[in-house]
Amino acid sequence: MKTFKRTTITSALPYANGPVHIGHLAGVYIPADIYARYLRLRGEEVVYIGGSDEHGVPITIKARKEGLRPQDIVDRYHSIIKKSFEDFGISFDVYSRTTSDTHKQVASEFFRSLYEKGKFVEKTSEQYYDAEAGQFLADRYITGTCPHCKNEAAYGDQCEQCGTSLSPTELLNPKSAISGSVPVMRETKHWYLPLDQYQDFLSDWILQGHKEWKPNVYGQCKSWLDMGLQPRAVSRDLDWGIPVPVAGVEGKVLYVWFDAPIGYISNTQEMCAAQPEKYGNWERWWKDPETRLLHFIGKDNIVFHCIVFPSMLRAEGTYILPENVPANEFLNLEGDKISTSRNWAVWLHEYLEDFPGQQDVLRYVLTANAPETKDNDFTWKDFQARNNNELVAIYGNFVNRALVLTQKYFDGCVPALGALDDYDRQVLADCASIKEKVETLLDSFHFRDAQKEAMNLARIGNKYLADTEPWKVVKNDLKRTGSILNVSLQLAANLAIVFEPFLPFSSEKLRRMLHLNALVWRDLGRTDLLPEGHRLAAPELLFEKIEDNRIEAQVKKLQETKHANESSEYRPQPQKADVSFEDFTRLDIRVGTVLDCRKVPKADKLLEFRIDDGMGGRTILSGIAAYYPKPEELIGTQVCFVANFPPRKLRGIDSEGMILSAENPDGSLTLIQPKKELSNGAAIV
RNA sequence: GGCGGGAUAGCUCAGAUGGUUAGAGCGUCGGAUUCAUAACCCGGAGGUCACGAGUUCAACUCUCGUUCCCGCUACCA
Repeated sequence: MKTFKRTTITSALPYANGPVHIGHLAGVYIPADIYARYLRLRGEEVVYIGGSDEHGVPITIKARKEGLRPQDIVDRYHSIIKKSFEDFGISFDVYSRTTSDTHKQVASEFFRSLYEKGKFVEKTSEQYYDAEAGQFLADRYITGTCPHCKNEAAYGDQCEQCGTSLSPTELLNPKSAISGSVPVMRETKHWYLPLDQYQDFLSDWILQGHKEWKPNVYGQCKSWLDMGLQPRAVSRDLDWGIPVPVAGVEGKVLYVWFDAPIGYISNTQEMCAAQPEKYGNWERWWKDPETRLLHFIGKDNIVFHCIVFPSMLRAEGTYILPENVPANEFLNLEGDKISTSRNWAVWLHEYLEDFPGQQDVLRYVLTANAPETKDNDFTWKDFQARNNNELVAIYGNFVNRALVLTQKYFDGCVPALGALDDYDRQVLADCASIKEKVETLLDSFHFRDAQKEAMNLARIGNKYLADTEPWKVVKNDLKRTGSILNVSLQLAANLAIVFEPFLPFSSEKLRRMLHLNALVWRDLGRTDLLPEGHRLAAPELLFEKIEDNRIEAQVKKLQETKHANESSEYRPQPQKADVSFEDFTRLDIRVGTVLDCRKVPKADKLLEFRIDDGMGGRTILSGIAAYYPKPEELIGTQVCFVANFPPRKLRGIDSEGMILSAENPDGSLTLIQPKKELSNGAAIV
């Protein structure tokens, strides 16, 4: 295995249009933080880079909605996010933002560099343009009717009602979200990064060179590479972002996915500029082949960090590439997908209001149940159980027992270590073996197992006390009692070290109780951390039990969110603009009987209907297969359809019309079916 | 439909390159104990490793097929 001199750790830049929640923490920031702390404890050269991602269209939309400037939005969330990370002890060496001056300069230079080397392809395409506002419209800035579910408030990139992704040209009745005017198509020029040119290089580098990457990461990369890569636009027509640094170009900015990962580099530069004596020249962290670059991300970011960003770095030519990209899966909350827009989340700043000073509890639980190999579920009941049964009952309890006994029998001073028996030696040796186990696991990014091993050391301590029974021995052998407690206290000191990367706040508290200064990883396994006669502080509880009522309150809070969501989803869509009666009469809507209905092969959503329309019959395709798993049961029933659409080919079949369905609050579709049997071909008027 | 990931004890999850009785924590049942936040400690029960074939002396582990979940992708007048 290749050895490195230093490590650059990055964790995905959180998008500054909302606060951060437990999913972010569990999947990205805690693992990265554990790793960074671990390397620092080992005395290795390491930096941990973070920052907010503040450009992009969603932020401009949110700003518009609230009547604020985009800068106001990112200022707000940047400070909330930054504070949450500080509160949870995420130990960034720098936490900056992509609206910083440094970043503007670095990102521009990066673009310029590729531009001058001829690494981009220029392409002209037609895009929607708002003549009234005098600007091109980002996909998100175009609203219109979703062609699938007819939701009137669909966006140009996606319909939030039915969840389908769209392209702006698919929208019916497109409207500019800025001025409300009808946009027109207009030519615009953009720069593209020709990913297809990096196909061979990437295949070789990842598929051949990095078979050790996690299966989910490797698999996803393979999937993309097998599909074949396409050029990707690196600029957009927008006024929020880094201006494209090309003479004569106006109204264009770097596309956010291009600008964001460069943020890792600019934040590193900012950090080095602020503390050159500590961090040195920034290029050591990004250009020295002896530096190991690691990206901690969630699974949604795999493509960017394994395909796109490496292509950018490669195109630039002077940068190192990531050595590994330990991407995690997603964390669910009480059985449902975490969702910012649906407020289905545990927000970090809210957690600390309800559980002040208990950030380590969340850190512990999220690591114990981290989505390392597949999506996992966070439940408050599990949270409570892990706290009460593990942190309190195993770790806290052992420490408390050792300290209280020492207080009681030796007035809070570390007693002498007498002659050791085999059991004592075994227990002390366990500290050393735990060290090795934890190292092996952390080195391979197995954080949950590593933490489990740390907890095992506390279990060993409890068992040691139960077996040696110092409270009995003290009655006739004070010296032996002292030895037992000495061993127990050394064990407690070791716990403070081994838990340091995982539970930094608790380790600090424990060190305070033991009157110990900061320790380093190398000390782990030592049995002389506390000298004889060393005075301990008065014992406190390391963790507190969490009672049922506090958990019930959290569950109730979530239930209320759920109810609020359900009732709000029932809000009918706003009424459409008036149409004339003549317009309506041009539509020919009819009733027909389903003669046959079957799934279209190789199409997930399509059902093929054969309809008796009283006029010789016709075939219509409809995208409702998901809601009618047994299409044959529709045979013999009647449906309504638009009869006078021109035929359209779908999946090689001519569809002669459109079958009418109504949309339910959850986005599912239900056929409109007459209650009373009607003549086939009957017109709906 | 294509591609990728997953399916292991009641629950949440581990199980490199195939090899003796498949693991952990929690929960449950029983025992022991009282220094400790009724905590700790010991023991038991509990799994046809999604399903069906195949390769092999041997498969949870490899191959093929099927079912279900997650993601990307195609399709959605």
